[in-house]
Amino acid sequence: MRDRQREETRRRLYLAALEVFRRDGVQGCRIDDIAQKAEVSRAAFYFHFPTKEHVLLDFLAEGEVPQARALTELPATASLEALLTTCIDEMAAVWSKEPTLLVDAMIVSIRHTAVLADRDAGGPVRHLMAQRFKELAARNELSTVLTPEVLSDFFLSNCFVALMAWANAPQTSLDATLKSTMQLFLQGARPPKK
Amino acid sequence: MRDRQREETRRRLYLAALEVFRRDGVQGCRIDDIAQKAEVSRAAFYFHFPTKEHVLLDFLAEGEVPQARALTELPATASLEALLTTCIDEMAAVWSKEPTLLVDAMIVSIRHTAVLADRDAGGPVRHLMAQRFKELAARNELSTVLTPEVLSDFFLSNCFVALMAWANAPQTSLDATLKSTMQLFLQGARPPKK
DNA sequence: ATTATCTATAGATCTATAGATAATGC
DNA sequence: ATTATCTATAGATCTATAGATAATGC
Repeated sequence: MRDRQREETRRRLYLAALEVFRRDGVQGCRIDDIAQKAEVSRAAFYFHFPTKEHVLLDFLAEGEVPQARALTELPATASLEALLTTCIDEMAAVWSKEPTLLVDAMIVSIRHTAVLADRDAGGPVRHLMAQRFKELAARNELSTVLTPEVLSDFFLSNCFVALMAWANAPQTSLDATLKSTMQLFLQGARPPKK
Repeated sequence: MRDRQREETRRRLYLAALEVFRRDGVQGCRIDDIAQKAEVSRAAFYFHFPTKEHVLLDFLAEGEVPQARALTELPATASLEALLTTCIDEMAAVWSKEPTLLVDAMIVSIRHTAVLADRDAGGPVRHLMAQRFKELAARNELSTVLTPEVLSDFFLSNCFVALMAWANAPQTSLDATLKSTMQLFLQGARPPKK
């Protein structure tokens, strides 16, 4: 009962915050507006979230749930292409609906995975990708010039950059942009041999 | 005389801010501490910089000066490798001395190039790289699956990610990490044919 | 006299915390 | 009785702005 009430208040604050973020931006908005929209005191916000950015971390975590499931369900023998395709499909599904929050989400993600220097930083997708990359490298299907963790950060951050480019110029196809991002990761920036 | 005084105050605030950023972080520090260290009022800080992040933008701009010169001095016929090598060498020169400011610098750079959606966003290096990429693509020395602007953002953000990975695990060689970043961009993540 | 630079300060917003309320566990 | 959740509020910090000072231009 107390737990239910707590979770309900937290959820109301979470949804109110995302609404206000979309309208005023994460930096520009007031916590008072979030609290008022959720019909609680400003201090209640701080009881549930240390900072505004922690709401976005929750949002990132929520978005990673289906993505992490899709990655986990891939067979252990899945190719690098299959892995990356699954990754970009799930990213597109989440972020094509939330282009407004993209920049702040990427920033929060960088800050909170970079600040915590240890291996545990970041969400499940980052780890699942790194783990798969490790296995693919062991099977000689992936370059080993960099660690699986760094390769995973490269690929995921490039996906974010691609999503931001799409959000700024929506006449381009999101699908094609992400596919090209994958192709570049796989084959590099040299032109194909004619 | 007035100009000289103005620039001197601005410079003192700039240097004081960087010192305080290194000690307390950009988010964690107080503008009062910056102003006190520079021996001016807090409001004088706001006269020179709209926000703390604008100090970092100045720092980024300053770091780009030698980098932009090096890129400009490259012959028009320079190969893709030569271009990328110059780029990473100059980035290493700036950032190996400032690992503490890396994360915030990357974040500020993303925010201020992404927010201004138009082509003019970002510093000179971003544009010089995009321009060179355009010429290389025209000479069929670079893939055209993505625009030169996006390719330039990919490469530069990957360099930042690589620098951050190095800063978190300094036992690795910065030079090797950046060289591998370049290799990955050039040749992709597939393992070399044996 | 006008203007640029900077200070003093008012008002807005945030962060930390003492205390109220109501659910829980004994 | 104890504890978790939330409110009220004090104090810290930021942001905006009116006004002081000193350099500039006429």
